[in-house]
Amino acid sequence: MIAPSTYDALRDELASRHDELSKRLKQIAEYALDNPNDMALETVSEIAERAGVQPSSLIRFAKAFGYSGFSEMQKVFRSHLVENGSNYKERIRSLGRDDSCQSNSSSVVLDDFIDGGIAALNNLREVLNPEKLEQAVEALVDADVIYLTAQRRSFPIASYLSYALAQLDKRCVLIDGNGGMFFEQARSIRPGDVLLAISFKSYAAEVVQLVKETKSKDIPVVSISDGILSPLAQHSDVCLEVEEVEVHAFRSLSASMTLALTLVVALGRALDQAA
Amino acid sequence: MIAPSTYDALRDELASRHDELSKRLKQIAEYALDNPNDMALETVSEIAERAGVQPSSLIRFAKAFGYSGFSEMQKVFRSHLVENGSNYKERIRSLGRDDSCQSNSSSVVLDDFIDGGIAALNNLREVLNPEKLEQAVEALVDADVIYLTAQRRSFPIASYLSYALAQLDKRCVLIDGNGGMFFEQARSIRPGDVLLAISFKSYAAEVVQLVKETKSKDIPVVSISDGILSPLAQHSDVCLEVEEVEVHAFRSLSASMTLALTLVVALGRALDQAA
DNA sequence: ACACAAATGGAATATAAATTCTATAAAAGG
DNA sequence: CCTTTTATAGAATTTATATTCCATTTGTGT
Repeated sequence: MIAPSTYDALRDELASRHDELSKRLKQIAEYALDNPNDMALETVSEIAERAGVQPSSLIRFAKAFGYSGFSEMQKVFRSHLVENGSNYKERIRSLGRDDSCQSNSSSVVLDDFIDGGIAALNNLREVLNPEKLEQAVEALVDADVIYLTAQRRSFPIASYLSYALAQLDKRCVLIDGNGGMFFEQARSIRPGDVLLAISFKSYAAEVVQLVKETKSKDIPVVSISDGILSPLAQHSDVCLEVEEVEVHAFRSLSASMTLALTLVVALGRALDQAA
Repeated sequence: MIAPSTYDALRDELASRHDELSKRLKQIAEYALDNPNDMALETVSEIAERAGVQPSSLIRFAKAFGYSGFSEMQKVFRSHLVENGSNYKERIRSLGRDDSCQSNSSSVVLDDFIDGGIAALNNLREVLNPEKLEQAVEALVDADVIYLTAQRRSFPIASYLSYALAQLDKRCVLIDGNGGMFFEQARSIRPGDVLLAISFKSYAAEVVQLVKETKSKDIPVVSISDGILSPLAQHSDVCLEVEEVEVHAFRSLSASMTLALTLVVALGRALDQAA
């Protein structure tokens, strides 16, 4: 039995042998994969307690993977802690330095998007008006059926909403334009329903038109869009504004997705209270 | 005398009091600033030897800065090692916990999701292996057609990928199970193509099955999932791991979406270079 | 349902590490 | 140059931690 000497090798071993492990050992393997930092820094008894096992199990665990004892295995986790940290710092350094175009490594791209996503989320916190959110929830609580519509880049948000609303046992119809039947799908909307439309510039023509038509029938429209000047905002009862950050010519969806999620959870609570 | 409780505070203290220190303590201060990792991970006697001093000097050193002993000072160095954003687990735990119902205002819900989303993004930065990202990009660059598959909560990610890949003029097929034709849609996949599968626990059975089948045909599989123990990871050539935060019983998609976006942009660059 | 093997919990033990103590050495002050 | 104070080295001690061992439980095959 030869013990893995690198963190990655150990992870692979943990995964590939996971099935053949006994109950406790499985439990430890899962804890180790979830909390590598604990494995690196904490003492045997502390880890044992957190993972809900006996200290001796940790030693048996280490031995099952070929180490002479827990301490030897811990070294592997520790080495990773050091390597990883320096990687990260180097990336940060290179990010600040050469913002020209040398940074073509994908991991630098990742850093950019992560920073962008964080910025977008912070921005969301600042600009979103809590009253509007409440208004949107109120409108949706009373809806008989929620009609969802979005196209292109925004479509995944509507798609997610359709999944999440179903979880809440809230009836909804996703107008996805499948089979070229965008307006046909929307035709069954009627008083008592609510349209929830999502679109960002450049605004999908079908969505804008549907919003206008629905509004003119006096059916409530809630929208998620990118500012008060959006054609959706003009014709909606409530418009929740999100500003997504653009990085490398692609726009993130973090903020919009988070808003969608919030809307769903807030709606879920409101529904619970109503019942 | 009050002991610095953060790494940065300690560094400042070491620097500012450097002049007034005795010979040995100076020596140790310099070693500590040069080798913070050693200070965090090694034992007193090991550090003593490397720094060329006596073990007892290290204890005096720690006490000179207000700590009860060396171990207490070491905690500060250790926390720095981990603190690259990973109070993650704890922050998330605290978010999930206060479902007491006190926080019934929607804006509190929003704040929780924003915090959760930010934490998930920071975590993504730490745990994503850059090499795996490169591998994934390489596999996708060479693909004739990219087949995308995901179900339920993950579906919006595949949906977004299908939109974004089309923008890159990369051919792709979205296996969405529309019309109950999940496996029928997948039938046309063949050597030269690549399957990109996305699923989180509890893993959609169809997606898992499709991944297995595809792999057994020797067609490359790239997956996005939630850890090395995922059935997707087991049967993929490359698995990109994302840990999503669960707040209020709903899981955010910020990190997964950001990863998807990164993959697309990195792929776009790779395609440009190839041409 | 029984016997056998494997796994587990928890106390007991061994090991290693941190800390204290004291004799000695270096520095400071007169 | 001697005395007093402070710092240091190294051994001794204490404390913390890892590891072993064995009785008990859990699982498995007949």
